[in-house]
Amino acid sequence: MIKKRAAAAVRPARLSAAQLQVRIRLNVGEDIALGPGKIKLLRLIDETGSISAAARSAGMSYRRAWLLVETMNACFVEPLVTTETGGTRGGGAMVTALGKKIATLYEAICQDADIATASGARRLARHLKAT
Amino acid sequence: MIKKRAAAAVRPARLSAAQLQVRIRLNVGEDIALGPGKIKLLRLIDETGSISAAARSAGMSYRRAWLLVETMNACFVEPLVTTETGGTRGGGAMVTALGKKIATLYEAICQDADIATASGARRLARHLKAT
DNA sequence: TCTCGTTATATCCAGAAGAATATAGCGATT
DNA sequence: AATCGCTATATTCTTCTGGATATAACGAGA
Repeated sequence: MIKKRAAAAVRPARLSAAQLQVRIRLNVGEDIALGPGKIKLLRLIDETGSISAAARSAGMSYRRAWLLVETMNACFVEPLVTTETGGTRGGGAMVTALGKKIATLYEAICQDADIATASGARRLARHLKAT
Repeated sequence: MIKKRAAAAVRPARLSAAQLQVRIRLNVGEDIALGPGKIKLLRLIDETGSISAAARSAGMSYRRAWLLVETMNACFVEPLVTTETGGTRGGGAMVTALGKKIATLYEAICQDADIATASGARRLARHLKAT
């Protein structure tokens, strides 16, 4: 225990700037079925009920958001996002039950990965230049 | 046990094409201190003893390889790769002790992440379209 | 029927990333 | 001194990704 305290006292001050990112992507053939960006978009679509609002909120173009949705839907057995055009509010988008399930599962995997890599990350960061 | 066998019999045939990649990157401020590409390059430099040979082997331009080495070296307290110019064989590059340590540590982290995400990955892949 | 905001889609343009190319410097060996 | 293969670095060119823009379709409600 004393040893541990000593080690803690020695560790460099700034680790916040250096960040170990664990990015998880699910590749299907050529294209990326899932990745951090797509999951974030999925969440935003779920919150806002529209692709365009989600795009705005995420700071990306509608075109890009729509493309992400398209490839996501194409990769899974059922769409993760369904859309409607027209109507009072012009239409909208909905995250399907599968979509929510996938997003939750993805985030759980990320958390598992984070936990599994935490100690290694700390050991890595120790050798970084203090910037 | 019988349940497990039944489940195994039901699972879709092709999971090989779909691949869950766990990419781990170490960010330092603006630039990426470590990532899959840099580690691969590090290994190749260690094998070949030269940046240019490693670049050829990795199918990248010398320029790109050199840039990767430069940012790697800039991010750590000591260089991961040292170089020499001139001499009989024109010069060369060496992976330092720290470099090897970092590479090994990185790969261990990747392995940890792979193990931690394996079961989740299988559950995710179950919902992918059979391509 | 007119309006509205959204999806859907094509087209064009700019910026960035990387490849290709060129050139200089280096130093042990010949 | 001449050579050789590598590091080091600048410059140009190409390619590609994504942004901006434009337009059509849609359908509920005013």
